[in-house]
Amino acid sequence: MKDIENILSTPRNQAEEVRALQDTIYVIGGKWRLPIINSICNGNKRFREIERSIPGITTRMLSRELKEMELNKIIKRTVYPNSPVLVEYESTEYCTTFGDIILEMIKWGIEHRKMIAKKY
Amino acid sequence: MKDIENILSTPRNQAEEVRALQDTIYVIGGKWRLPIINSICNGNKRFREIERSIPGITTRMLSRELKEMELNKIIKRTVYPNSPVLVEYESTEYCTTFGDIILEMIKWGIEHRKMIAKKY
DNA sequence: TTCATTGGTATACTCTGTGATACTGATTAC
DNA sequence: GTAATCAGTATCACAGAGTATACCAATGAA
Repeated sequence: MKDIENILSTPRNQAEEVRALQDTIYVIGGKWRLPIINSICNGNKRFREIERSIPGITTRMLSRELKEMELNKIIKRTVYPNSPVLVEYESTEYCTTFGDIILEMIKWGIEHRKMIAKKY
Repeated sequence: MKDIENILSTPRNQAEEVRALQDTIYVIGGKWRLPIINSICNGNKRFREIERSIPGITTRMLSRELKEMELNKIIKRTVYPNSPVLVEYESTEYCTTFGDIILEMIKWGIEHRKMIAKKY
């Protein structure tokens, strides 16, 4: 039972919204992308440094995600061929576009924890 | 090689941020939570209505997620025992706290699509 | 009469994201 | 001489997220 307004205006925007939402989820999906982006944006450059900054992540997952994010130009990887080799990860402009999402998610997480703490 | 500032100030906030971020990811993880929340917040109340509003979702996934989200008080489920039975899903206050996150993700998705479109 | 709709459940399957553990070769610290 | 650090790679294995398909009983529409 859809009326005309419904058909002409609302659904179109809704459809676009879901699509956009699903696109975003696809790009930043998984447990690790956003924490890694956040870590690098916070100035962590070295592999082990990033690893230590994210509780629970394994070497393997970090390695995999970094590789894919480099391919997708989300981050930049630079090798300085000293010995021992020095590797640095940096955020790109593209990377910074996730800033607002991450910020909102951090805000939510902090509020959520406060709520839980208050309850018990 | 950590200096004193590093140990005393920055890492503490960073640690809280990652934790908050990871908490949030845990709660809204997966492909379907946010699209479902968004759909319900947009006024979709009936099961099939929600199902149709989210491209790609299956009956089973929707059913599972709705059940769990009801347990977690993210949504409210009401049964009107007419015949045939009528079921309605509604957002709760808790549900609306995800609003800003969803908004930012929609914004990102739309921008992203524009970028891609421009490129090719 | 037949079909579609509603709100799901049942069953069986895939698959991949994630985890655990171990290892590398070079270098520096103790 | 031993341990630790660096930046990863290699294997193996698993749970559970997600997919596909069919089905139910009741109702209303064509």
